[in-house]
Amino acid sequence: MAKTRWLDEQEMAAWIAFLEVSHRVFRSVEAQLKEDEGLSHAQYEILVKLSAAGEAGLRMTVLADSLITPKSGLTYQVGRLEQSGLVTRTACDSDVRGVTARITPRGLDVLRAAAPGHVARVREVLIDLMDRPQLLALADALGTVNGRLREGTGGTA
Amino acid sequence: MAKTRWLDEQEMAAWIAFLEVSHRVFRSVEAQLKEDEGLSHAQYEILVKLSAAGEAGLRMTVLADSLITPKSGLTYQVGRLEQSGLVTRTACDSDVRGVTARITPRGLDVLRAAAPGHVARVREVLIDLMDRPQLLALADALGTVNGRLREGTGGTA
DNA sequence: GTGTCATCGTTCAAATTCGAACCACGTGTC
DNA sequence: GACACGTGGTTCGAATTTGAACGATGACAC
Repeated sequence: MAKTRWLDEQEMAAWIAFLEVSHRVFRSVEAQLKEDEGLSHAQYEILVKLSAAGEAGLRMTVLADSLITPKSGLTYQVGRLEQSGLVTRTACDSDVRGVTARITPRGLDVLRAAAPGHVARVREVLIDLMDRPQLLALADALGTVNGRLREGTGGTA
Repeated sequence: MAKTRWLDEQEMAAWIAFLEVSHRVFRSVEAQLKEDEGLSHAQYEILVKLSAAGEAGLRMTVLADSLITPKSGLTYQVGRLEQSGLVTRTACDSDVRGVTARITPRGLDVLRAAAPGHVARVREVLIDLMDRPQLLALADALGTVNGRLREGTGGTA
């Protein structure tokens, strides 16, 4: 292994800030959803993706990839949402192995009810704490990072 | 509740990017530490904080606050590290209830051994994916957010 | 068609996470 | 000192998370 390139002061500042903000934001968002709506953030994200997918629904693998979560965890959470009647699971037409998840009308209701409180919290702990230039800069920087991470999917290992 | 202020396109872009990057980065960092060093990121962070605290060590509560993690989880992880001989726990002098955690020489060794691989991964999935202006902008924006979150500790709820 | 290999989603066991309840102890008041 | 009240850490149980193993297909070559 080559000699370690340690983080300089600015890089360290970026990493630390990223770490701390992430912890704070997710803890806060998680708490809000749980207390007010009885949903975990993971479940909320699933509902959002399925809502965006509409009637067609989404294959489990596609959903897992787009949520950047292990498949086994997704199986668990979707099962949970299915029990609650917010989501359905049906065999895929084109591939017997495949399973398509769809949001139910009740799932849509729950999502619509949860959205305002969730958005408000996201504003409180992140969005509204920056001015517009900072917001744009953040979106730009993380957008770049995200794009490169997508390219090299798995290339990181 | 006032009418919901939904996120506009730019705000949404920032939030989505933040979400996705966070998931990818933490998953990758977690995997690297686990595979290469047998440590969770939580444990690594504890060792870093204790290492910075030196001989004096840190009180559990202080540590929990600085790691932005629930106390019960910290108790668990510190217990785990103590079993592995990387950390010690001793009663606090000034307060019998208090517990001071300290890193052991072996803990320092483990940390020093783990650091290069960890830093390399952090570079791969975040730091090195931005140019310098983006890095600075990220540090600025998240630094601002972090400062405001610290002020209003708990004020979010 | 038959064999081989990747893919799909689930299942499994083990580890971790969380908040709430809890006990022991400081802190301040009278 | 006795009291009420806040704090420090741990314990507890329930829910969740993870990668690895698994069974059942697809896909593709021969």
